[in-house]
Amino acid sequence: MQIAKKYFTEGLIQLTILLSLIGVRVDFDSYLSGYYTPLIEINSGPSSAYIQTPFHILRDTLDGYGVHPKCPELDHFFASRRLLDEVRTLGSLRFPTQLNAWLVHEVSASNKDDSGPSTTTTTNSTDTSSGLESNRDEPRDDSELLLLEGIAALSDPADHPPTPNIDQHWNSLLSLSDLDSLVMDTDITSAISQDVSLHDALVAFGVVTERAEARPLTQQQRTLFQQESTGLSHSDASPGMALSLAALPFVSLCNLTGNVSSHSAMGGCLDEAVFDQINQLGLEGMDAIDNQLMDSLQNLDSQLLEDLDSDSGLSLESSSDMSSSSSSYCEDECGATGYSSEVDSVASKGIMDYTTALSPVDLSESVWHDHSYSSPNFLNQPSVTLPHKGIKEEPLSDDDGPRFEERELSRDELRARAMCIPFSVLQIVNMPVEEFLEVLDGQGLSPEQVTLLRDIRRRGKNKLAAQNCRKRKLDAITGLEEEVERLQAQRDRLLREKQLKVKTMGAVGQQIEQLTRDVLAQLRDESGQPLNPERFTLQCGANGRVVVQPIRRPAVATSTGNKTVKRKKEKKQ
DNA sequence: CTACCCTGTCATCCA
DNA sequence: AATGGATGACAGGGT
Repeated sequence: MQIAKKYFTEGLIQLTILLSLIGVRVDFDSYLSGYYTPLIEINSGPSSAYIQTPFHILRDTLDGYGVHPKCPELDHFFASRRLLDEVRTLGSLRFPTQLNAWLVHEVSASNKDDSGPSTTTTTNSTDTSSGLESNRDEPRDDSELLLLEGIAALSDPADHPPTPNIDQHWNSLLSLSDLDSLVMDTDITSAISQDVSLHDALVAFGVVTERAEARPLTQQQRTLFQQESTGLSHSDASPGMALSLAALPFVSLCNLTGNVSSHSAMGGCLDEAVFDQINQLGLEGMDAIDNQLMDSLQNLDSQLLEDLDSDSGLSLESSSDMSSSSSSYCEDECGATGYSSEVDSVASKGIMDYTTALSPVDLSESVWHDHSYSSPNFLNQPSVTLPHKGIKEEPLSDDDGPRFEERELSRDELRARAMCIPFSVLQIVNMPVEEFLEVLDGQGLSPEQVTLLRDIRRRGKNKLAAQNCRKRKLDAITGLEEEVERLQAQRDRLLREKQLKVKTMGAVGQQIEQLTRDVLAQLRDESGQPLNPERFTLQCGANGRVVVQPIRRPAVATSTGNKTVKRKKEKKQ
C-alpha cells in the first residue's frame, strides 16, 4: 500500500511537472489530502440490532459518516466503502478528472445553455477549478485541445480525430448510444457537464448510491459515474470497473433495502478489482492492467447491466417512494422507509433474488425487528433518540437473540403504522401517562388514532401484566412444588425418627422387663417364696425409689360380664 | 390428528 | 373518573 502510494505520488508529481510545461496547473492538495480524509473513522460505539434507524436517512449523509452509531449492519458496508474510497484515492490518478473539471468551466462559461445536462454551477471546492479558472488564457485553450485529443486518442484515435470545437465534440459524444464507447468517450462530456472533481464525483457517486434516486438513470448520472472511469481509465484503470461502479446505483435504485447488500456484493467485486489493480500496479506495468481488468470485468458488467435493466422498472418505481419520503417520522412509519419487511418484500422481490445471490448478508431482513416487549430486558436497554421529544426508543437487546433473524411485526405495530401513528408500540406503552395524555391532546390525532393509541397502550400494558402474572404463577407453582418436596422430605425424616424411637423403646422395654424379673427373683414374700413376676412389678418413684407393687389385674372380663348381664336384664324387662 | 404449551387479548375486579 | 395492575378465560399458533 505504501509502495503504491509512493509510486502514485511520485507519478503525480512528475505528471504535474509535465502538465505545467504545457500550461496546465494541477493542484494536488485536494488529492493528497484525500489520502487521509477517508481514514477518519467514527467510533460507532456499542451497537444494537434493535433500532429503527431508517436507512434512507443515510442518503442525506455524506458517505455514510452520519450513519447512526447503532447500525452494526452498516459497519461492514461503510467500512468497505471507506476502505474502497481510500484505495481509490491511493490507486487512482485524479488529474484527468481535475482537468475535466477545468474543462467544465470552459464550456459553461462559453455556452451554458448548450451544455445540456450541465446543471451544476460552481460548487467545485477543489483548488483545481478555481486555480484553473484564474489562469484562463489562450494557451490554456490549446492545452485543452491537446488534452482532448489525447483523451480521444486513448479511447479511439481513429474515430475521434482532434476536434477544434468542444461543443460539437461534446454533442457528438452525447449522441453515442453504445455504452462501451461511452466508457471512454463520455468522460469528457461528463467532465464538461459535471462541475466536479473526481473526489466530488466519488462523493457524488456514493451519495447517489445511498440516495437511490428514484428516477431512471439519466445520461447525467451515467456520465457522472463514468467520470470516475475517466480518472481510472486515463490512469490505466479499467473502464470496466467504471461500469461496475455505474452499475451499483442500479442495484440501489432497484432495491433500497437491498442497497447495502447489493453494494456489499458489488462492492466486493469492486474491492477485489481495485485491490487486484493496486497490487498489479505495484508489480507490473500500467499498460497491462487496463486490458486485464477490462477483460475480467467486461462479462460481469454486461451481465449486471442486463440484469439490472430488466428489473429497473419495478425497482425504480419502488425507490421513487423512497426518495420522495421526507424526514417526517410519520412517513417513515407509513412504509416510506422501504425497509419494512412487509413494505419492501413485494416491491423488491425481483431484485432481492439477485442481491441475495451476491450478498452474504441480506440486511433487508434485519432492519425492522420485532418490537415485542415480551422480554423484560427491553426496559433496561440503551435508547435511541427519536423525533419525539424526550421519547426514547428501547430496542431489544442484541446479545440474547438472533439479531439478523427476521422477525414479524406485532399486530399493534402494524396497526400503528397503518394509521400513521408517529410512535412505536414501545413508545406508546412505556411513555409516562402525562406524556401520553399530552400526545393524545397535542398531536392533532384523529379520534381513530387516539383510540388506537389507547388500545395499543392498554394491550401493551396488559400484555406485560399477563406475562408478569404468568411468571408469578409459575413461580408460585414452582415454590409450591418445592414446598411439597420439602414437606415430603420432612415427613420421611420424621417417620424414620419415629421408627427408630419405637425400636429403641422396644429394646428398653425388654431390658426393663428383664431387670424386673431379675429383681423380683431376688426378693421374697412373707412366706419366703420368690415374688411371682406375673403378679408383682417394680415401679420407679419420682424420688428415685423403686417399690414393688402388685399388678392390679383389671376385671375386664368381669366388667364386661356385668355389662352383658345388665343388657340381658334390660332385654328381659 | 390430538394434546399440550405459549402467548396475546379481553373482561373483570380492585387499588 | 381514569389509570393501571392482577388474573381468569379464551383463542390461535407452534410443537
